[in-house]
Amino acid sequence: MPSLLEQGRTHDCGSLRASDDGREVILFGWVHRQRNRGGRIFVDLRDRAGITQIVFGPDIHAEAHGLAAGLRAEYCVAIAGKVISRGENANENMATGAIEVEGTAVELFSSSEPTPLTIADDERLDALETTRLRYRYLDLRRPSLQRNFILRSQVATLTRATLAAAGFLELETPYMVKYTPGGARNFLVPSRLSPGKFYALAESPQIFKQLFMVAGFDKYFQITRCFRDEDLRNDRQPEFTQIDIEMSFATPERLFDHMEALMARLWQEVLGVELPRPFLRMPWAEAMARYGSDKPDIRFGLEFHDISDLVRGSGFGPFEQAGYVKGLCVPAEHAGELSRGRLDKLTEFVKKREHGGAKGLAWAKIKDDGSWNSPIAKALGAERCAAIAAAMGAGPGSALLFIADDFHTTHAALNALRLELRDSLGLVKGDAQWRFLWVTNFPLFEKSDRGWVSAHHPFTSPRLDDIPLLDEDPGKVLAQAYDLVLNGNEIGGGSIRIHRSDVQAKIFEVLGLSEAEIQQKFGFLLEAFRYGPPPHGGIAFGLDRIAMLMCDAQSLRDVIAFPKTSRGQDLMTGCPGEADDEQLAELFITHRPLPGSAD
RNA sequence: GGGGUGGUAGUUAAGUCGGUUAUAACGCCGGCCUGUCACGCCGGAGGUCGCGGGUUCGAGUCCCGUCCACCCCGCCA
Repeated sequence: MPSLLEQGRTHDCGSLRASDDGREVILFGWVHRQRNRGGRIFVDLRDRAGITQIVFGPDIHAEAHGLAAGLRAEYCVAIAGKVISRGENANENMATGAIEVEGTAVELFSSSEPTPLTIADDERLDALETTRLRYRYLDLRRPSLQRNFILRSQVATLTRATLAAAGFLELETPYMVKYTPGGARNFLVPSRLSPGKFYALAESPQIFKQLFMVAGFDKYFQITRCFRDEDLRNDRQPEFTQIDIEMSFATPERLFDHMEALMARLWQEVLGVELPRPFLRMPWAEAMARYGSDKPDIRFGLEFHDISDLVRGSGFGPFEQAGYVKGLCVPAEHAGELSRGRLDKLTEFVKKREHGGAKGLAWAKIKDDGSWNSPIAKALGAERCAAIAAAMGAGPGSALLFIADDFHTTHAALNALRLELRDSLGLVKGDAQWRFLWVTNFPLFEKSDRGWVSAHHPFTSPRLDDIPLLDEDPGKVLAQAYDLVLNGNEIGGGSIRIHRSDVQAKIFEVLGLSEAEIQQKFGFLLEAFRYGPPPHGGIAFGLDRIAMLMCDAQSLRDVIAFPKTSRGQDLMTGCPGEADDEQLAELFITHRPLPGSAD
């Protein structure tokens, strides 16, 4: 009699139904739980597809019953038996609850020591991150994480299928590349063959995908790893995965069309959700004016109103002296929750530096007769109050919240406040609202201490109408750059690139780059652009972040199989580790004294 | 670089004003149980209170330092 392993499994643990009644089956999996009632032993057998209950008894099969008594959680086993319908006794909480398998054979592949985290307690699991990361392979065994990675795999597979069908070629670019200063900090890889020299790990395939366009590959995509040596966050890992895309002869609209088709297919096939198309588009300036954010969450209202003009000449100092006075209106149905104490807390909230660092928060509650209950009502005067309320669409019972400051502070603080109210007032109802938004026409440059810097990257094309402005007022030049925003999260961004050398030269001039710097950093790209580059543009999506949102996961670590801690360590393998002297010698590297060390 | 939260049994947590043998649940070990499904019942074992120092008659508890994890700011074109 061949072993059960040799015979092979007939089903996974998630697929048996009442219609399989009477079928002889072989299942492979892990013992999820075992319940021993003496003459009846129940084993929940788990694989990545689901859980099936196996029942053992001396009357069913005495030897199998004896073996089943020795099974413990997370033993890896094969079980053979006959499917029987549970009829009235069905467990409606389980997908396979209509049946169970009467166990007639048990084959133990391997036993398990008690696990440091309890896989069967998945839903209640509150293990420390440390424990989870140290025993990641057990953490990954939990059904909820398995669901995440199955979903992530579907996303990757469908992305390939969709883009390939649309004529995109999947091409690879090097990870070990030339270091270019500026932008994110690179990881460095010492070169043994070129002593004293270093590769950089690619922070993105940006330049290579543009060279693919010069090469005539027309439409390119790649699901690729990117590396950035910056401090980590909940939604940031040192290595992460992008869906990287570039198209020749692209306009933003043509690109949007392809990308919306991709998103629509992902959401339809993975989540069963039909996304309305086309997605909404909103210029950056409008997003800032209405939401104070370049990635607004448009699942709820609370839009900003600019009342700078209405308060001019009011004599109320804080409003008079501010560049921007903007407010939002909390409708009557929620305004009742904003007690005086709550408002005081919100005032402290907007003052915090991480929430914008506003000087304060002005508020008003509209009484039934339309008059204001507000510390600033008297200073503004009844007439102005009425005009402001009208402009903001405020009726009896509404609450108005105002920030008065410079452009950046006003928008940052009011945005933080808006998102805080979203969470504390529960303004996003229902769990599955998917509101996509293209934010377009970003500024091409940002002001820094050292003059103008690229907001996106230096190859981003300005809007053609704005090219004359490059000389007059670079701050006003808008870019053919766009982000795809989902529920307040940036999930991708890109641009139409510059393919005209005169425009590129002008951009470098505005950025204050010398000819030597230009040649050193981008010489090979500019050289390539001398040989008939097509107009082109592209985008990159954060696959991890998309998977995280689709899974409703709280952390990027829940969709990255082997993530690093916030200090960039892998607690399971103990990486990064030290290199021994021999390795370093081969690379001509010597240590400087470490911080805090005696020598 | 800065701010915050946490670290106590294998796991998750409680531990009051500094005071007897550090507590519970789950897990583990032994026993019982023929319909459980987070099975139940009886019994048992299990501790470097992150680490180092200090204060004290006495420290899980107070003080100083340090390590680690998580969250945030800076940073991430």
